[in-house]
Amino acid sequence: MIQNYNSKKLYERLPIYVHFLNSIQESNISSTTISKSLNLGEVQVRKDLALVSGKGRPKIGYSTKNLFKAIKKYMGMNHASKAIIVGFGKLGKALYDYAGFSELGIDIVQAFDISNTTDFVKDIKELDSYCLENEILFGILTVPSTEAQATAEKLIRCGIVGIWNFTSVRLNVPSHVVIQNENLAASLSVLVKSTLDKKVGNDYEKSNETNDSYTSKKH
Amino acid sequence: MIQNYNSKKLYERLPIYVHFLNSIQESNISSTTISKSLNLGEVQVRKDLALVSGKGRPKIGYSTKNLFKAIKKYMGMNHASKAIIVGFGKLGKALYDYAGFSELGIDIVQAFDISNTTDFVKDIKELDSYCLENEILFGILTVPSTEAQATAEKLIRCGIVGIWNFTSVRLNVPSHVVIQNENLAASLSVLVKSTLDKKVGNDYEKSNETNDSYTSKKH
DNA sequence: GGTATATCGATAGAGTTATATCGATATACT
DNA sequence: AGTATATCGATATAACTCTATCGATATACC
Ligand SMILES: NC(=O)c1ccc[n+]([C@@H]2O[C@H](COP(=O)([O-])OP(=O)(O)OC[C@H]3O[C@@H](n4cnc5c(N)ncnc54)[C@H](O)[C@@H]3O)[C@@H](O)[C@H]2O)c1
Ligand SMILES: NC(=O)c1ccc[n+]([C@@H]2O[C@H](COP(=O)([O-])OP(=O)(O)OC[C@H]3O[C@@H](n4cnc5c(N)ncnc54)[C@H](O)[C@@H]3O)[C@@H](O)[C@H]2O)c1
Repeated sequence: MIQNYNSKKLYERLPIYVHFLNSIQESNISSTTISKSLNLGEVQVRKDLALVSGKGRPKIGYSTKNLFKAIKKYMGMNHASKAIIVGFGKLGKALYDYAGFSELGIDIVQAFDISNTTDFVKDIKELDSYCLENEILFGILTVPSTEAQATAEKLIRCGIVGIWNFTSVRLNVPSHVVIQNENLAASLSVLVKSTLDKKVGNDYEKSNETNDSYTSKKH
Repeated sequence: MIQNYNSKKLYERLPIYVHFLNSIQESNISSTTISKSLNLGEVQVRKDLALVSGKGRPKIGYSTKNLFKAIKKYMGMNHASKAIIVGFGKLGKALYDYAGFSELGIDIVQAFDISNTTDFVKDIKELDSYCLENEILFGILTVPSTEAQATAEKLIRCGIVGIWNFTSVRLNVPSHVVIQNENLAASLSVLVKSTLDKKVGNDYEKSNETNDSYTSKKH
C-alpha cells in the first residue's frame, strides 16, 4: 500500500488533536507547538496533519479552525454518532455521565439494564424497538462478563455494528461487526510490567519506548 | 535487537492468557486451542508462549498450571503490586470496586479524594504519609482534568513511578516515571471511525485489520 | 528589497509487530 | 511395533508504524 496510511494509532491521535485544538485560543497553530504540548513526535504530528488537512504555512502553521474542521470531517465526527450503553452498573454509569465524548461527535443517547431501570434507564426488553426506531449503530457493553456474549448477540440483532467491549470476554461476532476491546485489566498490567522493567533495567535505556506508555521522549 | 521481543502488545496479551487459563479446567492446553478461544493468531500465541514459558509437548500442548505460573512470573504478577486511586468520583469508584485486577497481581489498596472522604476514602492530604509508609509504586489518576498535572506531580513526590492516567491531559513528568494513558474518548473514536470505514469501504476488504479492533480474522 | 529562519512536505530508513511456512517430534491409534 | 498427525519451534517474510533528514518556501525582520 503506497502512502495510504490509515492506522489505528492515527485514529487514536486525531481525537487528541481535536481536544487540544478545542482548548486553545490562537487562530494559528504549528505542528511544532502541537507536538510539544502533547508530548508527541514532531514529524509524526506533521505527517498526521498532512494526511487529513490542507496545507500549512511556513512560520505560521495551520489555521486552527480549518484544522479542527478537517480532522472532524476525516474522522466522521460531524454527524453525531449515536451510541447506547448496555449494563448500567458502576462503569456504565460513569461513561453515561461523561461529557467528553460529545466533543468527538458521539452521543450516548440511552442506557439499558436488566434491573436498575429508572426514568432514563430503559429495560433491556426495549432494546430492540429502541435501536430500530433510532437507528443506533454503536453499543457500549458494560454488563457482567457472564452476560457478555449473549448481550453482544442481542445488540447485533438490533442492527448494531460497532461494540465497545469493557468485559473480559473475547467476543465472537459476525464479520461485519467491529469490536473495540477496552481491556482495562490488561492495560493496568502493561503499566505495572513496563514500570518494573524500567526500574530493573536501568543499566542502559531500555528500548521499549512507545508513544503512549512512556514519557520524556527526546523529540 | 535480536529475538529479544518485548513489546507493549505482548504485555497486553499475556494478561488475557492468564485470565483464560484461570477459567479453564483442562490440565493441558495447546496454543491452537488458546488462539481459537481468544480470537488471536495461532502463530502469535505460540510465539508469546515460547517466549515466557517452558517447552510444550506435541499433541498435548502446555501444562496449564506451569504456563499460568510462567506468565505470572514473567509479568511480575506474583508479588502483588499495590496501587492507589486518586479522585474517587464515578470512574474512580468503578475501578476501586472492580475485582478483576487481583487476578493479575494488582491490589488497589486505598482511594483518596479532596472531598468525598469516608471510612475507606482518605483525604488527599494524607497522600504523602500513606504512600511513603506503604511503599506505593502505582497511582490511578481519576481526578478532573483541571487537576491532573498538579495531582500527578503530587503522586510523583510521594514516590509513585507508574501512573494510569484517565484524564484527557497529556502529563508532563520526569523520565523515571511511566505513564499509561487510558484515553477512553480516543478509544471510542477509534471504534466509530473503524466502523464507518468498514461500512463505506465495502468494495473490497479494507486492510485495516488489527488484532484488537476487528473481528473475523482468517486465522 | 534582501536575508535569516521557522515551519512545512517528502523521502528514505529504522524499528516494531504479525503472519506464513516448514521440518521435527512426541503422542495416539491401528 | 509402525504409521499418521497434532502440535511445536524456528526462520523468513510481510505489514505496519515511527523517526531522521533535508531541501523548499513563506514570513518576519532588518
Ligand atoms: N468496574 C471496572 O472498573 C471494570 C474494569 C474492567 C472491566 N470491567 C467489566 O465491565 C463490566 C461492568 O462492570 P461494572 O463494574 O460496571 O459491573 P456492575 O455489576 O456494577 O454493572 C453491571 C450491570 O449490568 C447489569 N446487567 C446484568 N445482566 C444484564 C443483562 N443481561 N442485560 C443488561 N444489563 C445487565 C446489572 O444490573 C448491572 O447494573 C463487567 O463485565 C466487568 O468485568 C469493569
Ligand atoms: N467518567 C468517564 O467515563 C470518563 C471517561 C473519560 C475520561 N474521564 C476522565 O476521568 C476523570 C474522572 O472522571 P469522573 O467521571 O470520575 O469525574 P468525577 O467528577 O465523578 O470524579 C472526580 C473526583 O475527583 C475528586 N477531586 C477533585 N479534585 C481533586 C484533587 N485535587 N485531589 C483529589 N481528588 C480530587 C472529586 O472530588 C471527584 O470525586 C476526569 O478527568 C475525566 O475527564 C472520565
